[in-house]
Amino acid sequence: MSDTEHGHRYTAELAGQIEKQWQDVWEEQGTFEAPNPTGPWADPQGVAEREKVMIQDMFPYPSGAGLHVGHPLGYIATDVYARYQRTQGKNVLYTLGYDAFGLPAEQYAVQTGQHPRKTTEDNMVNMRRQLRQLGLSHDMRRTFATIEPSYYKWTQWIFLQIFNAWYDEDAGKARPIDTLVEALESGRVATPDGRAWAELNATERAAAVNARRLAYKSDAPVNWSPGLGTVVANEEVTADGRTERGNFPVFKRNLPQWMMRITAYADRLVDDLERLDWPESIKLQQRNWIGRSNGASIRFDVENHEGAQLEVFTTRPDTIFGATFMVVAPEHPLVDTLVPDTWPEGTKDAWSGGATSPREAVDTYRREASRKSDLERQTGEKGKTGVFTGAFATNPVTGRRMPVFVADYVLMGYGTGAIMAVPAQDERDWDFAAAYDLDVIRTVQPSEGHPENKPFTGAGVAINSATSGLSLDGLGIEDAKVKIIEWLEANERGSGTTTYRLRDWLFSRQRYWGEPFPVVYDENGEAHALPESMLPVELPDVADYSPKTYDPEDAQSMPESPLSRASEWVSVELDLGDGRKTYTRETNTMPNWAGSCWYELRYADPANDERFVDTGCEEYWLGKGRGFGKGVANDPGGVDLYVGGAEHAVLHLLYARFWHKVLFDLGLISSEEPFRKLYNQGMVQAYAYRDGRGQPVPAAEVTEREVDGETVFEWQGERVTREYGKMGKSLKNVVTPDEMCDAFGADTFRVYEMSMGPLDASRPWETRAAVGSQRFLQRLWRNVVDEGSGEVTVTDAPMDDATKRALHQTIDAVSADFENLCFNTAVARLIELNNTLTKLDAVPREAAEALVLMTAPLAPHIGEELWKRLGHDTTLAFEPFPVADPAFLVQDTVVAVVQVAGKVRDRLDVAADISEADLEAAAMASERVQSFLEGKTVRKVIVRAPKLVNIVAN
RNA sequence: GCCCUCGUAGCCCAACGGCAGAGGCAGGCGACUUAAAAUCGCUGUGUUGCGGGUUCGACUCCCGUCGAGGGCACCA
Repeated sequence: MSDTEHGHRYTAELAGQIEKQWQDVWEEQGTFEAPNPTGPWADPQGVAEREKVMIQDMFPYPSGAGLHVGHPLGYIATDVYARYQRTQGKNVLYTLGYDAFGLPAEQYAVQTGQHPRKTTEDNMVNMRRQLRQLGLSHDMRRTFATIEPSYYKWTQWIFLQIFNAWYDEDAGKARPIDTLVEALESGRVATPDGRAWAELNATERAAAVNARRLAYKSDAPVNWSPGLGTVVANEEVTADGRTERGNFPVFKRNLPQWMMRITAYADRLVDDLERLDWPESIKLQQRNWIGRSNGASIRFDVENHEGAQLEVFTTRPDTIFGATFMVVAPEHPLVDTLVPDTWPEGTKDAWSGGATSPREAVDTYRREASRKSDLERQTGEKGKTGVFTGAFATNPVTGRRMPVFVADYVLMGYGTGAIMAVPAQDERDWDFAAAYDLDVIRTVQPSEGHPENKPFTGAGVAINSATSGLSLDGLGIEDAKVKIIEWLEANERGSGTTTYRLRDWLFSRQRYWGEPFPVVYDENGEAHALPESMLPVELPDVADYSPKTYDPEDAQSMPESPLSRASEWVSVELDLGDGRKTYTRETNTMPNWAGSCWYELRYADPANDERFVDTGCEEYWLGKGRGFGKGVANDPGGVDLYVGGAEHAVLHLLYARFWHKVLFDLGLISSEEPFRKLYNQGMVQAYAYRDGRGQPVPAAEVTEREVDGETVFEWQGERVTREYGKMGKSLKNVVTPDEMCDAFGADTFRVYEMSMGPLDASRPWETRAAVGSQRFLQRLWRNVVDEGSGEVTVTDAPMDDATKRALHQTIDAVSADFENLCFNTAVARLIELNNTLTKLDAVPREAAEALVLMTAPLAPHIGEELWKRLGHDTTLAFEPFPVADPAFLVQDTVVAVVQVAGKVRDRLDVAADISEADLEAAAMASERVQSFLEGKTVRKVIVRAPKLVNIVAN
């Protein structure tokens, strides 16, 4: 800066100095440390009678690439909000930890040949630096990383609570496992095979108990991804049968894995969504994922197979009169027993698939189906294929003979893997019936004009639905369902049922970089939970932490845990109550979701080494009816505001709710939900440019100009094409917060991020537009400080009336905007007020101080600096937010609009409290209005005093 | 295919069913400057994507349609 005349101008350089200085002050003084009511950090006096608010971001994964300008959007928003809440006298819990276990860390470590702990810790150092320079008001005492043994000790401890619990359907909640033993003893809960508890031996008893644990070992089909080298949960598999991370094929394999009985909570996870203040789209995604559907299970007799019944699930039992055939999944266990040796009488040509026997046809079809991956089965052309099994079932209502088909459009994993097909009211069944020459009987009256050649899936009354003793005819769908279910139950042919799409959560991974399970196996392979005293089970250092991966298509490969190679660690001598014995450790690790399933609880009391969270702290920060839950009926408790991306709709957010509910059931916490209010911030997107070969070119070097009225983009003189999407290294369009802080300062960066648009909207990044935010702060600075001398220039003279009104209207609007997370409009109003002050000869101190206080949540460093220069010697963090005086919000006179037939024809200055009659009279008296009314008859006059009159005339 | 969100000035975006424009970017004009940058001041005429409907009055509510983004997808 050679410009000595403006030696005190608010430049990026000066901003940088101020920012660094205030960040140091906040850290030294512990400005943002929030007192706790109880526990190791008890400070009841600090808590006193203040209201609390807990604000939380979805914590980041510390990636090697560092942050780009999109990442801090949510953090800045929560920081502005947290700072605003402090000015409302609230005790604010606001901090940020690191989700530091997981696949990417391990992959990055493998790539760079370093230990994951080393790379993860390095990345966290870098990320802490990046976040610190933004001036986020985190309580730094409360930060932690999920990889710290002092944290994952409690992750393991919670696993043990879940392992040592079962879901008591009668009580509608999880209970400790010893109550299961009582229930089994008393016969209230049946043993797996129905025998009395007293008749079971020790092994059988253990198995009976294990079968009901909330965390259990199962050998069911799981998603095995050879290319990734691990199994993954259903939630981590995309619709086309690939892993969400890495995009590798997934194969169903029976493998012994740990599962979490999240299905026990299906109803509560759906129902309690109504108690949450969450975006509807996220609630909808959770509802869809859980997929609760009500219907009936119905048992069908099979001809020539005494006792063999085919059980189906249907949501439309009311259409049973229209069921003309049945379909079972290729994997259905009954298929083998159903298939006869020869084609029975009545087999149509289309049914046999050209095979000489049902056995041959079914075997061929099943073989082909099994060769298809899930991908092919689901995304292949929607034409229905299948083959007749040679068996007939009997419709229990009509007595009709119904051929039984095998077809892969029925999935073994949903319902019972078998359906009654009702082509008239189901598109899939219609397509199949059309392809295989099967009968269609309409049993719901289609709406008028419904095409003959299409199934009718809408609402209507039942037709063709009567036999002797039962008639649904004339009933609507819901009534018909009730009646048929009554009939089915009375005749023991079926019953009303609810099914879910949700499956239990696959909870083990063949990875190194995760929480070890607190589980060992004895010589019989029996799993034993370790006692709390042996926690944490620390992750051993190993030479080779890389997962064993295979050819992505090698479905027959076997997963191998990296920890299984740590033989010294795996074999361990312990006394678990039966004397010292050698045990084998579980070598799988927990999925990276585990650490984020309960971190909100730990934030409340992170120093506690006696308990995962002190009960008083949990109740204070997350308890029901507190914070934003105050006065809310049926409030479930939880974090007051949780901000993060929408991509975690059914993964993290579902898992965390599940764990929270288990902990609640076991009486360990008082809140029923982890996150009371959820807000999804939008994505910062960016333009990327490619050259003629399709290679991305550095976006920052691309120039733009007009050619023949068309905008063209060029890089090094060459035309390039523009596309719009995410910011990423490979697209060469990354802008980092570091660059922004260097070029403009952190406060400008923060204001720009907040001013770009509504927080929940995605928006394109445009670095050069940030100068607008810089100009705002420069003008604010200049309204207080003389650029040449550095002297404070505000005047102590009273404000004029117009300024006073402008100030109080801004206060009123900005408080509401902050309250509602509308930071873009808050910035606009602050700029407006600032521009108003700029036009004055001298800025009144009262206005300047209020403006500084209002701007400070957005731009805290310049706020503190100006506050100090204005003569205050303590932080403004806890200064009360300015309060609007209603006296200055109302205008004495307002401009009333007079419309004739909806078009504005005149404007009148009228008193703000003018009566409707007076306003109407004034409007009618207007000459301009009269000129428009000439030759017309006034039909009606609408008066909305004091702002509007609309005269309807023709 | 179904569901959700969103379409306003060249761009990003405001606007309790009541005057289409708060704020910013870009552009234009002017001031300052030997000049340029920076800075400061001034500067907004548009099919509110399109077509219907409700209403005295529609960017706003309803129906249809087109486009963009996201989610689900043979779930019985």
